[in-house]
Amino acid sequence: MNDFLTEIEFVGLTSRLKRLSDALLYSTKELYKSEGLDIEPNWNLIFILLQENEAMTITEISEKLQFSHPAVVKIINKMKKNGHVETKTDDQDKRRQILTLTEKAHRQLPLFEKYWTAGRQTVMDLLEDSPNFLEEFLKIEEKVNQSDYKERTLKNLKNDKLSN
Amino acid sequence: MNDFLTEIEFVGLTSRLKRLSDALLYSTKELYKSEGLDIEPNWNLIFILLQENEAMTITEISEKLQFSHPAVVKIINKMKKNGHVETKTDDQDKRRQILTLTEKAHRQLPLFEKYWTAGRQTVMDLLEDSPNFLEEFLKIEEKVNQSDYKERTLKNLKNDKLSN
DNA sequence: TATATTTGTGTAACCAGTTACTTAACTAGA
DNA sequence: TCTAGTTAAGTAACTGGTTACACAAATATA
Repeated sequence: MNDFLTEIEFVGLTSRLKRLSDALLYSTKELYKSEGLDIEPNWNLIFILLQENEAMTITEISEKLQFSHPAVVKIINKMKKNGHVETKTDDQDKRRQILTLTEKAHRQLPLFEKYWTAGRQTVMDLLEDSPNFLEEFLKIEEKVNQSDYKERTLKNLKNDKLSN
Repeated sequence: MNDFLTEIEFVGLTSRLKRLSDALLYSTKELYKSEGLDIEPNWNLIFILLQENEAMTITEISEKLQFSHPAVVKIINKMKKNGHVETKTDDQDKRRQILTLTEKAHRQLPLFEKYWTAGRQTVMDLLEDSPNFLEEFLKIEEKVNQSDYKERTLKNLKNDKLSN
């Protein structure tokens, strides 16, 4: 290996996370495009949620995914435009938009599932030689949730100062 | 833990990578902003490279970081605007822009280093309970470099078909 | 019951990357 | 030596996220 970001160890890790996640994202988009599938990365998450729950709101989905709500709005708008999701205003609470999968979505699901299953297999293959990865990645997420990068770094900074 | 992306295991991993890398990125930006530091995430990488090598070009940096060259152009333009990097055209090859750190950059470096060192410590803290993480993450990167997500998934798709 | 607060959604502006294209300068080959 | 191909840098348009703000509807409170 001769990768600078790897060489600088801890300093390069955040950029490597971004680099890998981008690589996976763009490769997924290319896959869908080359296969003529009219879907995008992350739509599988919405499909799974709306199959499990039948009907959900923007806020419910954004809480489930731990994405900001504007992110979910954007995804849903695209899916609506593509005819995979439809919305109706809640009768009880007119602020809430009830999201459901369309008939077209249900019809195309079996095809999409084939690609998503193969993609899931790809992730399993990638993790094959990394048996502790999922577990250890989760630990990092939990730590960041408990106290984020900024907080931790400010604390480290203060400790450095004290020990001088 | 009660995170949907974690619950769906392999399917949620790419989104979790993006989510974590975004969280670190935005937290880093906030840190710099709240501390009144006029720098941005990733600039430390350029600082390190230009200290090691004195003078480099856009292409050399993008190869080192394994970023696309437009990404590096953008970073460098900001650093030039901020007075941390200056460019001059190479005498031998007038296409090449020779990048160097400015006097201002060298002057501010000791201050920046304090924050970067504390940030490096933060990453070490985050990895504390994940002793295999760096090693196993590298394996994943290598696999993706060797054959990307699209290629692997298409292959899995074909194999699925054959075994039916 | 009127008013203050909270909640759900939408929009704007931004961010750090990407790919695709352009242009100028260098290099190699007939 | 001219011409064709390659390389370095820059630009445009896009992507999937973010924060900050706006507004209407629901809820809680005085």
